[in-house]
Amino acid sequence: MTTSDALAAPRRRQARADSTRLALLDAAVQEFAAHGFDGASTRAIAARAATHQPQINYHFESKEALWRAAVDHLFSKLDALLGEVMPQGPDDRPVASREVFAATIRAFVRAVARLPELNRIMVQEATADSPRLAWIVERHTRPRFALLTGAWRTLRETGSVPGIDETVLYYSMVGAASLAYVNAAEARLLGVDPISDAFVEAHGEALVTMILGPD
Amino acid sequence: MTTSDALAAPRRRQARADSTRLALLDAAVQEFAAHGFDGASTRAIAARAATHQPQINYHFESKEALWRAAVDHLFSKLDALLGEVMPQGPDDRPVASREVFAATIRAFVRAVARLPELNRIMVQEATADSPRLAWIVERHTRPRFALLTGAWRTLRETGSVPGIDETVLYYSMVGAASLAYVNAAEARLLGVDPISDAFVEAHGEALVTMILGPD
DNA sequence: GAGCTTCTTTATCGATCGATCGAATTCGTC
DNA sequence: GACGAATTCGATCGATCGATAAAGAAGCTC
Repeated sequence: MTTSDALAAPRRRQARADSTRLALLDAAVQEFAAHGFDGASTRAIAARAATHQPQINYHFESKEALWRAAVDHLFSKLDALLGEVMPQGPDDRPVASREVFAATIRAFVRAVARLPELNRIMVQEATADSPRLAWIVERHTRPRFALLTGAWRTLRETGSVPGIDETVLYYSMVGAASLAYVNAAEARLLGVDPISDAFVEAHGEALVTMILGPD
Repeated sequence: MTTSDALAAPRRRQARADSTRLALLDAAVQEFAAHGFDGASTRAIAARAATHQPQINYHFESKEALWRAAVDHLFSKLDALLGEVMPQGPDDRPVASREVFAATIRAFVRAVARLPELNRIMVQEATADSPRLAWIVERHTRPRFALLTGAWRTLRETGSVPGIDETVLYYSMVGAASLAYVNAAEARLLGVDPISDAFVEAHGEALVTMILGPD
């Protein structure tokens, strides 16, 4: 009895499948970010990926499974952009010196500026209760929320930063960092170019000053 | 020749029409804020308003006209909540003392906390280019953008506030003020109650400190 | 209360939605 | 190069979308 006898016949995944799958993921990110889950159509996603609509149900089980895969895809890009700017100590407590937090703010602003689709999807989903919101909160939001609020609490205990509640700080910081890029289409109509390096860098410095104070 | 001869026959508007119209407006605000323009269905709006779907096309010309009326409806509520916190001088230059700006920030936070639907709709529309975005920017966003950035510029010239670019400040302030309420469903899953008076007041004070500095 | 207008309701149109099926095609392996 | 699995493609299902038409009910004027 060989190993292949006891197992199901091995699937031979082909390269073209991975290519189609990735194209669908990137297209789904764009469409979901632009029109929301309900507003995005599987046909528009397939067309943007230069393939046909039934491919979605072949490579993913449903529109919702495609959405989840696209969100995972986006968050992995975020982690790659953020890198290791907020290291954790050996006891899982975040290392939160003032300098580390400032670097985190700058890196966060640069990351959300380059991944506007992520916060667009977050805001579209966080707006109303849904199974998708519960999924994304437990899988992605809560660990990051815990990390940032924990870092702020330990930093606040040193007394060198404003005494702002950590949940207030979380939403103020994330909102202040992301809106210009979430609303990039609006900003351009107002004469602002939020994607420019000048804006992003000024934005990062402004947030460091606002959050950590003028020390 | 009487006056009625030359004019079209006067329409006799009935009270029940105004009632239906208002119910549709309130329902549309909720549905558009929760699901976006594409995701909101006219049948769901009509059901929430306890009426029938064709009433939308009777009282408004189309789904899009209903959306515009709902947005106007929301912004008039915002103006009512904001009141006269940022008065303008006789030459149309905003009166922007530090105290006036601080009061504006506090009033703004309270207002967006009580009107989360407005920023939800704004964020859903500002995400992608569309005729609706152009309409809302010219009609509602641009004048408010000009007022706030103008006030910040004059205030910054006095030198007593951080030297932050006015467009950076606009998106940082609006984003920091609104995200907790836009994402209220998410916040509740994270154990935060952004609607509570305690949160809103702490949030307002935190933003005043962050934006105007610790003077 | 007769007669006309305003408003509401029911029924239905063509278009598009997500999903599924089966045939056609391509790929990897022997 | 032949066989079988993996993938792509064309067609179509029932459901739902926004919008419209026409009938019915209610309100106002004289």
